[in-house]
Amino acid sequence: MSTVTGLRQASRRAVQSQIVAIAEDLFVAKGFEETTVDEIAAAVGMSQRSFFRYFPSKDDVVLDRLTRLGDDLLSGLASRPLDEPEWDSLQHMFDPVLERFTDDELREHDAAMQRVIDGSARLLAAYLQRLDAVQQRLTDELQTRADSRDSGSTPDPIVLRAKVGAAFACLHAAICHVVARDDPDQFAHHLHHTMTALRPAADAS
Amino acid sequence: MSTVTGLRQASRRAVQSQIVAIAEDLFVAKGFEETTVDEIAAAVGMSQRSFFRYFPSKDDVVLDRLTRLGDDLLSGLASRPLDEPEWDSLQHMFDPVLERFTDDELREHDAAMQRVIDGSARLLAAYLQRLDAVQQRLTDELQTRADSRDSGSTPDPIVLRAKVGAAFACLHAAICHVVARDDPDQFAHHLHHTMTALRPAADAS
DNA sequence: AATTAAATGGCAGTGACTGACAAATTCCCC
DNA sequence: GGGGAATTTGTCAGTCACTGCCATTTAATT
Repeated sequence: MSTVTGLRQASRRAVQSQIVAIAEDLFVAKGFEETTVDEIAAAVGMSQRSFFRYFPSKDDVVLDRLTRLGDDLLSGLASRPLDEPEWDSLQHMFDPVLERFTDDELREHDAAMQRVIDGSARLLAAYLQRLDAVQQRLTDELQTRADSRDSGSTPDPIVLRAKVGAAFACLHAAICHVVARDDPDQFAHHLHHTMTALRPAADAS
Repeated sequence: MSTVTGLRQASRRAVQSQIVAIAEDLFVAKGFEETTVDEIAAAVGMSQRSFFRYFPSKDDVVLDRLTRLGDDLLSGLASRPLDEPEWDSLQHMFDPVLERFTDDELREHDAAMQRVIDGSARLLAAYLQRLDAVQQRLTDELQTRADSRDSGSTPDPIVLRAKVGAAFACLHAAICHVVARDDPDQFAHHLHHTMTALRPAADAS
């Protein structure tokens, strides 16, 4: 039974990937808002109703990858040593994402998607909300790590949340700059430089 | 003529305020998503079509106040001394907002609205996007200030954007905590504590 | 009172999204 | 390979946010 559902889920994911691939092309060509769900469904070869059985909304076609990003960041953060300053853990949490960017094709693709996101206020809003949700997950992980460290001082959960938010502010600033200037190979450098400049005095280097 | 348009704009603002007041009651009572524009329009005593002549979207009924918040923060930031460290300017930029919170009634009202925002994913997304736009305006102001200071070193625009984002991360974390714990009189203290903890080492205290 | 400008309402239409139901497809066991 | 169950799919109707268009009402000006 588990192999059956496994196969079904694999098939489902394959369809989802195909929808994403076709829809992204349409979004890049015509823009997000100007592409209707009917067009996407027709291009894929299914009814609009079936499209909504694979994605709960048009937004999710673009933003589902943020779920995977959140997973990657979470496992990256969890793998950092417990005695490391939090700011260093947050900084190195981004390392796997940066590695992904060494591939030119992937990098250009992500840049194009970011341009699609920036081109639609509605999509940008949903994007920021997903990032917010990821930040909350990471904050919980940071809290758990601090609790398991139990070195007397209990960290303020507000400060933890703000630190995660600050790290993402560095990420967001670097992304926006790189996408605006179309200069994606400097991304890792920009992010590192910004996170170094923003390191809280309380987090010893 | 200018007096005529002035009167008209005043009347328009009065109608907008009435719509906001009535709609907020409905949102608090039934939730944002569960309240239709038709209901709001009927409660105010106008057609749906006229509602959309006063607000471009249902979101704006709740989020228009962020425009004023942005203006206040911008003027607050602009009034800070040029030789002040940027983190201090950002921290004190929030002072007028905190003063507004000394009024119990206003504070409770804002907390209720924040709960409405948190209750709708769609509205939360739009809220975060508005905050993002405010941050961009503040970054531009910070850039202008740095340019007018022209003390040799040109600051990195990415770092400036990230600093503004970090300050808003402190604000956001404090707001979320206060709304979740229903403990709004500690807000100023939480914000100050968090911004102190997040102060970048590069910004001397 | 007549003219003109603005606000309003009604209506039809679009696009995202949902629930319900029936037809088609696939899966599984014999 | 066939029959029955589970799953997927398409169709249809409906809701809700939002827009353009046009006729009507309301208000301001002279």
